Amino acid sequence: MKYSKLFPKTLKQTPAGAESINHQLLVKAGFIHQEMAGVYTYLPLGQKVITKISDIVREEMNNAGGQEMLMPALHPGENWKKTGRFNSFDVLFKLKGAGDSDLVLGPTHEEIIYPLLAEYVKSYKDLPLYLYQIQTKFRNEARAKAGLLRGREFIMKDLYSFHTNDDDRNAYYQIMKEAYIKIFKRLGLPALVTQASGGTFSDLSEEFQTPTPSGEDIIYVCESCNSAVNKEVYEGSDCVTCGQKYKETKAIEVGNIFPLKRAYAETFKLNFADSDGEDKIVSVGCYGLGISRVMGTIVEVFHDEKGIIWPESVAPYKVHLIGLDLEDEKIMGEAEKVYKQLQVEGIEVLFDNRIDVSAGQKFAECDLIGIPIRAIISKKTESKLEIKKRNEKTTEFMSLSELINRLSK
RNA sequence: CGGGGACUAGUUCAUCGGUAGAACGCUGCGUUCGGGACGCAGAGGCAGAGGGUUCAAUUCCCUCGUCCCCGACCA
Repeated sequence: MKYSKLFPKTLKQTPAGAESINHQLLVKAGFIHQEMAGVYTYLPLGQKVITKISDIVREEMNNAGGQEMLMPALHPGENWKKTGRFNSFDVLFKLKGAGDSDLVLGPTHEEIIYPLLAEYVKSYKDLPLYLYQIQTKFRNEARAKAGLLRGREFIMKDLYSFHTNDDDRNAYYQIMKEAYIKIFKRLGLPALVTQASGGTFSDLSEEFQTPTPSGEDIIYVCESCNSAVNKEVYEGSDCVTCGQKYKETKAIEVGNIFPLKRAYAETFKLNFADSDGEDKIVSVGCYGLGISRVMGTIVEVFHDEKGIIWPESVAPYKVHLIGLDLEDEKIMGEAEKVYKQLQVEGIEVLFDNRIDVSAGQKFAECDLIGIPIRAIISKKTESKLEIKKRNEKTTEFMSLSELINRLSK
């Protein structure tokens, strides 16, 4: 991508109203644009990051046997009346459809997937099933806040697993938990597995919590064995696993996994004929992960006074190529060559090809956007590239083939 | 949903009773050219909406709306 064509350009000033770090930096650097409280446009750079995060999650869900599908954002109100949540779910967006029918904007998808499965699953031979989607959710939060951390419209991955019995469900729960641990490792985002309450819906749950001062949850972390519990289920002052003292920390909930109670399966008659011929109720697990919240959390955790520092796996581009002295046709020609060659090698590159912009401005914008590797071509670099990593201070000179070599490892 | 703060140019902010000004950004010209350069010229505003007080309201008062923060909420 040539920077001269990229929509939009970065901002020099922080917009009024953007208080949290992720909001400020993501808006300034041109990743998102706020439309109203808790609702954002993902601009081209932001959309690239969302896609990278989604792809990592998708791969791990597929590895765990998940089948991706896409359920509607618009739900029949009737389904929500059946579960009683049409009135009890207090952040539910409700609207009227044709013929004065009640509709709901989906904040979660039990009301869709249970009846869907009830229609198709008839036999133990149809189970187990692991179905997921990456989809936009709507929750009418009393107070949207903190940029992407708490929106009214947000992107979430939700997987629902369906089993013939609780033991099978619990075994799969462990597989999902491992998949989540792997996902956060690949995202480069620290996340602690935290014991939490299950709400009205589950007896227990586990959250994935990223410790950071901007978090709105309070968790207790054992400094000795690294196990953690949410404040909401906290009892006593010692670690339940190893007996050491807990330390209180703020954290952002980036994922939540839990076995579901039987109530919804009963409501929607989600049952099947088991191998013994007996009619049984399906056992269900639910596994959520906030895609857009992860994006905001990464910025909260990885930034400095100059801008964002993306982990390599989710950065919008691998290399930020800066051309200086581009009014010199020879240097422009070389820079174009490097740009094309990187693309041929499959290395995603953002090429700042602007002629009428000062070096200082290009550096400032580069640091703000936060791509992992900065490569400079100028009259100083001769046939080499000047390479600097976003998270390091030192620069080194290397040839294009050396850089390609290093990146392909 | 309770409490607090803020709405003036595309953006960030000044003016705080006499119908608006800067910086950044944008356009043109010139000078610069390794850390968001500089000069000159130019375009760009019914001051969130409505009502009141006043000879006169961006400015004071009220209502509403929107955004941000603290709290409650987060099944």
